Amino acid sequence: MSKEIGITAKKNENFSEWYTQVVIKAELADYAPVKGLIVLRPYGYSIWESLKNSLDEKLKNTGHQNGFLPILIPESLLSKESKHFAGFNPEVFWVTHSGNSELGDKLALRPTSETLAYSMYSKWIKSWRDLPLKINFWNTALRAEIKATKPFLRTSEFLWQEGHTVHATKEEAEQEVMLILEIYKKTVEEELAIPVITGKKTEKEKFVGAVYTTTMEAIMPDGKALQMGTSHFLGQNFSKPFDVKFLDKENVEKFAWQTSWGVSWRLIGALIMVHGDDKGLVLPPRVAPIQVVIVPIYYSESDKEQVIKKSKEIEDTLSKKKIRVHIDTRDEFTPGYKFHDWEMKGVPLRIEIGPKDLAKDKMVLVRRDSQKKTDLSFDNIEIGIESMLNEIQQSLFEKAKNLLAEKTKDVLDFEKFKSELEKGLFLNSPWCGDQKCEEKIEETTGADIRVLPFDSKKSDAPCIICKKPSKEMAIFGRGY
RNA sequence: GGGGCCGUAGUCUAGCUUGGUAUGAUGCUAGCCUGGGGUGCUAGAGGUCGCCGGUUCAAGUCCGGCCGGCCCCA
Repeated sequence: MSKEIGITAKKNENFSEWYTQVVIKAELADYAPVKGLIVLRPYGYSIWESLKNSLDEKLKNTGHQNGFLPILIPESLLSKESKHFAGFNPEVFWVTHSGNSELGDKLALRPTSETLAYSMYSKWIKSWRDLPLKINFWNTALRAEIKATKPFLRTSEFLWQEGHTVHATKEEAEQEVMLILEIYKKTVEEELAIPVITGKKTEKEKFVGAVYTTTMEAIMPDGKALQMGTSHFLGQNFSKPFDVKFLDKENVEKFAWQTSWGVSWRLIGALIMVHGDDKGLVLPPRVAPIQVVIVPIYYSESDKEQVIKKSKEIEDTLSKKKIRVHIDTRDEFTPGYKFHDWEMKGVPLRIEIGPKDLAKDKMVLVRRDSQKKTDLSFDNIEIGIESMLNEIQQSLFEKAKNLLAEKTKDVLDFEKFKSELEKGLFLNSPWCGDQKCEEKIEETTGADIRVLPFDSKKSDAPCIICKKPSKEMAIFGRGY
């Protein structure tokens, strides 16, 4: 009867429905009253904070500083770089009134902040001594989603960070683009335990306004690709219209070279999809708000007292090791209920302690990912728990790597391409570099080029579409 | 972009065809019983039937519009 409290959809039967249920029932987020907007609940926000802290530290260690930008951008400013504006215009929210009076210059709710940031940068930068300027902004962006909204994956407002840097030389800016992509990859692989393929976007898929876009792509269990983060080389595309220039050491005025880059809470969506199972969330220990939950089990008042006392001792010991631990002392629920509840929320490790355990000087340890139960003696707590958390983190990553490997396939023939695509795969295929071929693939199959991998081997195979000699191998897939 | 489905208590839901002030479960509160994988009993509280308008003596039910959500296909 009370099965309905839990996740009722099966991950491999109805993936989409399963995903939505996990988001809502694990209390990560809930729907806001406006279409396409969600409310991030504390449990979900806590995951974001872990991710944010980890990334923030890496950015600060590489000389970036945080700032904050306002959310409104005047139309005149947003439209200053025309290609960029044309790309975003359909999904911009506009503020047209203040109170009852109509605004002269309507204001955009930022879809991204390049234009606003760079109009400021042009005031701040005078000399080569002011460079490089490397500022990161933790904020939200707004892009109107007409249809097909999905918590974390496609929402009209999303939490993200956007970094905007300015450099004296092209080389330095390009190094920055790569540095950031490496930081992103490291964060996603080490914290979220999700492997990614890094590379460039095609001309067609790049950020409008960029010279080129680098990306990291991951594959989801349903075979769809998810863009996990992008780092753009803007060249002088913005520095010219926005007048971001500086006097170099020879007293020559020059336009600066710029980058911009971002990751969003979409990563939480990836986390849910990649690691979750039929019981709900499965969180990698490094980002889990609670890493270890203790469920005390008792029959009598005297048992209760002893069990709780021991639980608190364990909590103390683990807390000192900076392990995030929680004792579930709720009296209104049975142990069985609590087991299900914490499994749905994806807590990596559960400790069960009852009178039987106290008598034997041990506790029962249950892994969320494998469901394996083991006994652990009280003497070995810190090491035992710590090593098991590391093991879980590692094992989730290995499992996700296997998924990526299984779902990536080399295909040279177009007929084969179409049949393999239906299985939900990343297809590694030769491409001549012509945008017409890229468009033709998209029209006929619905797949697009996700990424041109950096580590792609040179191929002399003919282009999968036009049969002309290929320039490179591209990863094709259907995306979110 | 195209198509289908849905909205009734915190949650799930009956009622809608054939109009008469809403059914059951779960959850919640109190007390007892229980407790190692979603306990049981008793009592109680809980409702703008998504919103706006129309038809009607009377609308959860019929009609129109809007808002929100889900699923499938490109």
